[in-house]
Amino acid sequence: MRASEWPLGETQVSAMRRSQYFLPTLKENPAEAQIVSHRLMLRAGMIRQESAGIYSWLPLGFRVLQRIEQIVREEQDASGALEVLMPTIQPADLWRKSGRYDDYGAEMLRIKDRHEREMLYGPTNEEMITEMFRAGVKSYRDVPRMMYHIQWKFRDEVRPRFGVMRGREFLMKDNYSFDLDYEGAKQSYNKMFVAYLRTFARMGLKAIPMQADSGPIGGDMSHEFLIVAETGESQIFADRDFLDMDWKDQKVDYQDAEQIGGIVKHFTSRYAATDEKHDPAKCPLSPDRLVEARGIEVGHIFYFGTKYSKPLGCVVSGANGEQIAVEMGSYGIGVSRLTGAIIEASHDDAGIIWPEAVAPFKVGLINLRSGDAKCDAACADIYGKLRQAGIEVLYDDREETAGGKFADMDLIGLPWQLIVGPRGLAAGKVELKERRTGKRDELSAEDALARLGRPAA
RNA sequence: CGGGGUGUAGCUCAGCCUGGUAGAGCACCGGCUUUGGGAGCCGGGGGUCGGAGGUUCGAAUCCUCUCGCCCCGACCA
Repeated sequence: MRASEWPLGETQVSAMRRSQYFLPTLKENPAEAQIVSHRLMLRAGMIRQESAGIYSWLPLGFRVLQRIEQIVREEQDASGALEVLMPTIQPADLWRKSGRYDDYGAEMLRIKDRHEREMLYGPTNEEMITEMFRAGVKSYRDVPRMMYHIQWKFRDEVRPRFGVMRGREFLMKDNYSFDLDYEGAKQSYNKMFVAYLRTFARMGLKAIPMQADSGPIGGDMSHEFLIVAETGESQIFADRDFLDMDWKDQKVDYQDAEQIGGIVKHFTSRYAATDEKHDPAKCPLSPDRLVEARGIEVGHIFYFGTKYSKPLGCVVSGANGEQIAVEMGSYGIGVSRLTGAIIEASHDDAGIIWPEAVAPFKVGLINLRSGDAKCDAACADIYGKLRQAGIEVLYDDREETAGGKFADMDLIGLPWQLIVGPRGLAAGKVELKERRTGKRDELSAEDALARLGRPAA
């Protein structure tokens, strides 16, 4: 698609001819990849390893990453958090103030600039955001606030593995809350708790919040969010309620502390534990309520009080003129990790099965006989109509054998395949195949377009 | 960071033990035939054998050093 095909000011819909795309798929499994998501991401031409734990994102993979990022962004915004962007490179001095420069150890990538100033590639941003907030606020009227960014981080893992699931360079959403007191901090925490449930549900995932070690602060305000995936790293035991929750029609009002608190209470009062903490003898759930699953951690939220605000002098004046160190919490989602985690949760032997919300394209249009005038014309017509209808489509117009196109399309996992071949066309039909179920329907092109135009089920 | 493995064409790998100047399948290019689940035949292009040093008349192969990558463990969004 050329930009000049579009009048100025008109929204461009992503439609792509495979013959114009950069999608280097592999028939065989690369030897370096061990787990299924890593193998499939390499085979589907989504990523390319540049160094241990460091990846380039190719066009298809980058589209998915951006989809995920956008869902995370929208749910953060909905909760009232404000998006900012902090740099990847930070000065060492900032971390000396909090005492973490020495504590962080070899995981922190330390570098020097041309003036021999010590810098680092940020593994996280508590210090920087605290400084940013401190410099911009003075009064208790300036809280509460939540600020987040979606930025690349670097942790020099001893042993990166599992592809983007545990890279050294990774894309993360980290949000930070600033409140006047514990009660306020708890409300911010609750908002994020709910935002996380919504975020993962929107991506078609089952997420289970599990109480996590909260470190030196103590208390119960630390949860890890694990999404359910057969090949997950952790064994989990949890109440059915987590898997039965349905957010489709649920409206959330983040200003309604009672409603938000109610949702949090509903889930935090349910049982969930990893195999390390699960004791069958003490499990409060009846067998029919207990589900066993495997999970992958994709988010972590926690409250840490004044751990950074005190050493960094992040204080506001209270109503009576007193100086109050702000109460903080931080809330992370591993955005690049989610790309792999979603594949772990949604694939079969043939390849990836994208949930529609994060799919790089909604439809794969397969021309079974490129070069055949009727097939070419029918496909060109359908391609144009899909684009006009605002339905994102990848059109495989290459001169490949049918089997190759089918296998490739299954591999990259677009939710729908629209198959056009001479046999069907002779009967005035095309075939619509749902990737997830494998269900196929023969119908007219018009009916197929109408079906695809409907919102996701 | 401990333990193990590996590095030969874009991908998967053989060749190494026993030194003689590099191969297969897939992918790619051209031609013909095919065409509804990774096609067939013919022809073709492509490799500093990770790098450096050494032994030797001769090194992908033997020796030394070095770098990269992978796996198990400890650690982790």
